[in-house]
Amino acid sequence: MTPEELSSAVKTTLAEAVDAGEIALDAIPDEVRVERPKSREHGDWATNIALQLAKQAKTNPRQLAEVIAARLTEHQGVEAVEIAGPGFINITIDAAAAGQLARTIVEAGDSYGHNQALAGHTINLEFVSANPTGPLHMGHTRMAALGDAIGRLLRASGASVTTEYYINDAGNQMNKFADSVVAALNGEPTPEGGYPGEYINDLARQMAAQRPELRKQPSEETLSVVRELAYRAQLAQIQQTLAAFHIEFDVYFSERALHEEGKIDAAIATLREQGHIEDRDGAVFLRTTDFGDDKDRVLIKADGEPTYFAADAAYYLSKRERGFEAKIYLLGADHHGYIGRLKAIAACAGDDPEKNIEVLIGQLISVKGARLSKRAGNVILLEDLIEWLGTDALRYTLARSPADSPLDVDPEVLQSKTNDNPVFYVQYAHARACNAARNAEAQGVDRTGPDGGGFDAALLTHAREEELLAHLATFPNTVARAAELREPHRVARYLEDLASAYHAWYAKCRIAPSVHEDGTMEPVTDLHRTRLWLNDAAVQVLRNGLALLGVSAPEKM
RNA sequence: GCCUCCGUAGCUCAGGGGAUAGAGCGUCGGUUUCCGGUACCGAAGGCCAGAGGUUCGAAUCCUCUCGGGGGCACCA
Repeated sequence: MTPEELSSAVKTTLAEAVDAGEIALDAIPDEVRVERPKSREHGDWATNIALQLAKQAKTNPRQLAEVIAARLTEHQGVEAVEIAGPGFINITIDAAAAGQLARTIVEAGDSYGHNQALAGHTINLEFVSANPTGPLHMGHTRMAALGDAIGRLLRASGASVTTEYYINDAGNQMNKFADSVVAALNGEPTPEGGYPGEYINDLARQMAAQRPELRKQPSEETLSVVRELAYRAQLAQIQQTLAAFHIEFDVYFSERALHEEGKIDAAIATLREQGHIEDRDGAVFLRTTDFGDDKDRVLIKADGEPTYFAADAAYYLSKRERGFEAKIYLLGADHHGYIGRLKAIAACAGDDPEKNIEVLIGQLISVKGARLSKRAGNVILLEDLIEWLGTDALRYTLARSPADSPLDVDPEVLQSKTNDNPVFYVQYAHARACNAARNAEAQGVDRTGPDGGGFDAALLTHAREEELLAHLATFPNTVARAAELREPHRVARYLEDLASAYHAWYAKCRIAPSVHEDGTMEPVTDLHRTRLWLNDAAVQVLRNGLALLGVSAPEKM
């Protein structure tokens, strides 16, 4: 019996009590929260629903709780119901009803924890979107880890998700980038406002090897060829780094394509139809102040060139045209000034900025004692961080704190193999559980038993077993909640609790039969078999949770 | 000046308006015939930055103050 099942049992109970005239309620609440109480004395599960509904039912909480409790006691699998404090309902369920979950999880496999809360939603999730004028650095890593995990979470909740990387491949910075590479090709110093960094020289060397004729030919044509080659090479390098970070985008969206396909003009025309365009001082403005922005934004400058903002607007309209109802942007804290503008674009386009657009802001991170890059100068590169700390440790650590909390990464912790390194702690629990299963099998513990039975949920009566089962039971809710709030860290924190519950169980409950002093072995019983099922269930949930964060679940380590 | 995020144990941080505010590290003390001790169990440690307010009930919601991070372009 899971908390979800209990929750719906309480709802049923409420409805029955209303029908029977025992209580008066206008409506049964959509959600009845059933939680694991902090203290074990308060039963297996508890709900505060009576406290919440008392006012509406025009009765006191304890009285309402009495009505619910009386009916709930009759429910299959419910062992005891108690009313405590101001009106909490504490529920104890019997071991068999709780233990059944182990089998449920194993049979659900990789899909355990997935839900359909967001089924039918089409979501565009944009993150990283770093300029293709240099390698990814630390500023991008948190967004990358968070964004990818959020994508996985949304999919686990049934949403149709497209992850997208917007490539700023138009505009002046590409020219500066090209100028920098050309200078490097000819052994000249970095031009004014150009890109410094050893990676520019790397790109130039790579290019000179393939196309030696590009040297010493300063011309418009050369510049344009160099720009293309350098851009392609740099983008490929970024994609390679992302692949090493286990991130693959569904779509790489080119800003340049917006210009080339006339989408900017089309977007302005659309916005003009909506009545939010204003021509002023020779420039074209979008009247974003209509929707709470602090000033109107320029789309076309007085010199006739479109602004970066114009491309943003066209890009938003593209997402809209492609049928995404929700557009999620994951931006660094240094971009938080964009929120108002993006929402204003959505509003100008006729969307509801509260519903169709969602901007998540991630605070920046720092790395204690971080080494600066030789390749890019005064920045820390993602590729170096991966090599230094590993993809798993990095991704887990970046995803285990809420996006809006500042984060200081301690490399020493990430490299340690003890409890103080959360990713290790969780992965270790998984590896240990896999090992326990291997040992049990080697000692003849099978999952079905000679008579086809083997699994007997009622045998899982140890306190540590109840505790482990309870943790396993809250996984689906954790996933749904994390997806709803776009907060992957909830999954990480959950996994740490689960790992702890697993270790505690493992310390007290043997899966494999004991070996006596004389070398003979205790016979295999259904308790061993059933515990093997429970162990399998723990493995499955640890693996599913890590997968949501894009972190591997090693079977040995 | 305006906007925004943060302030919880010595440190790094969790915490969905509910019961006695939690975890890891660090400190102190325990646990081993046998599945991975890279683990487990226990203790000490708190005016949840401060002040008001809403509520039966606030670390959580609202207002203000203090302290810290980030942001304010016809740049990209």
